[in-house]
Amino acid sequence: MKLNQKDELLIVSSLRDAGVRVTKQRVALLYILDKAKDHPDAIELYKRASDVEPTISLATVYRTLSVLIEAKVVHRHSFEGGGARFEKAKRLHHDHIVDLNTGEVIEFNSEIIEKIQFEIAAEMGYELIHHKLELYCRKIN
Amino acid sequence: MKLNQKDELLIVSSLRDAGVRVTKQRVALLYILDKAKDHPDAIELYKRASDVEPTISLATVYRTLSVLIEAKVVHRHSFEGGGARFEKAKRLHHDHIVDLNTGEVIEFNSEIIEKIQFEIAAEMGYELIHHKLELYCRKIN
DNA sequence: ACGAAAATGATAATCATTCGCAAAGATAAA
DNA sequence: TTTATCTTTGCGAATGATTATCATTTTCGT
Repeated sequence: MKLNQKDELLIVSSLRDAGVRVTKQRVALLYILDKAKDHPDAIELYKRASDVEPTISLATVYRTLSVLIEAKVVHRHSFEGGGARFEKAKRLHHDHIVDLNTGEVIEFNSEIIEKIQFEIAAEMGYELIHHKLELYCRKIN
Repeated sequence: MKLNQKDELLIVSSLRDAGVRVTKQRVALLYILDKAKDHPDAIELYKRASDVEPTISLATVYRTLSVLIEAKVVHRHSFEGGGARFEKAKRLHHDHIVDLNTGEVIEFNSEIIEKIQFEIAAEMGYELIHHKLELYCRKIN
């Protein structure tokens, strides 16, 4: 599969904004991350990115993920049972519901919880940098 | 190091209550977990338990941890950066603040957040089974 | 286009965790 | 308590995910 001019330009500027060098492997990986609607692991990202850019290696997938996480463009998750999973950072923060039966991950966002978290951190003498909230659930019915 | 009669009896009944067989390795590990004030990883637990029961092996530490987690006597955490860390389950649930500078883990508990979580899960059509909330922070000052 | 610095693929190495198996131990019944 | 059965254990090998090494290629400011 090939990515079009418009997508490519967007991805390239994201990389430039993140202050990292632009390589075709990085473009491919970030493109794949950007259009992923799920939360893939490294191997899955490697497979998908290979389809766009066959020269990419698994080592580069891991290296690029580290770079992008450092640049806050990507988030790493360690949900229960299984290895790390990744997603492109979005404008507004969100948390996750993990379906214990299917493994499916659903996103949600709660202003109230975010606010209380800040208060709790402050009360304990801490500045909140970031956080993770995971709800492990089963579907009703 | 040796554990006294009273401690031993308590640990043994915890194991019985959990519905698992009682072995000296399991007693040693649960004893160590019970008196741990931090959140050790498997190797650290292996070292500490070896001091009480030198015949314990790392494989048994992992196996016993799985058994105790299954029995809900122990919780497993995957904080950012590093392997899994463990703690004995306490009466009331709590969440964690992770100090990004020192790696130290502090416990806290918020009724309000717990309540909102239930509401959010219900709203999305899910039953909340358990959850994880981690605040990554830096100390103020 | 040139050159320093950074990124890459291939593969080896590392680290945490699990597995396989024969021997030792725990539990329940006799 | 002895036995019979089933479970757990230690050891070491195997696995799976992630990282390091290194020679080669690529990026990007000049």
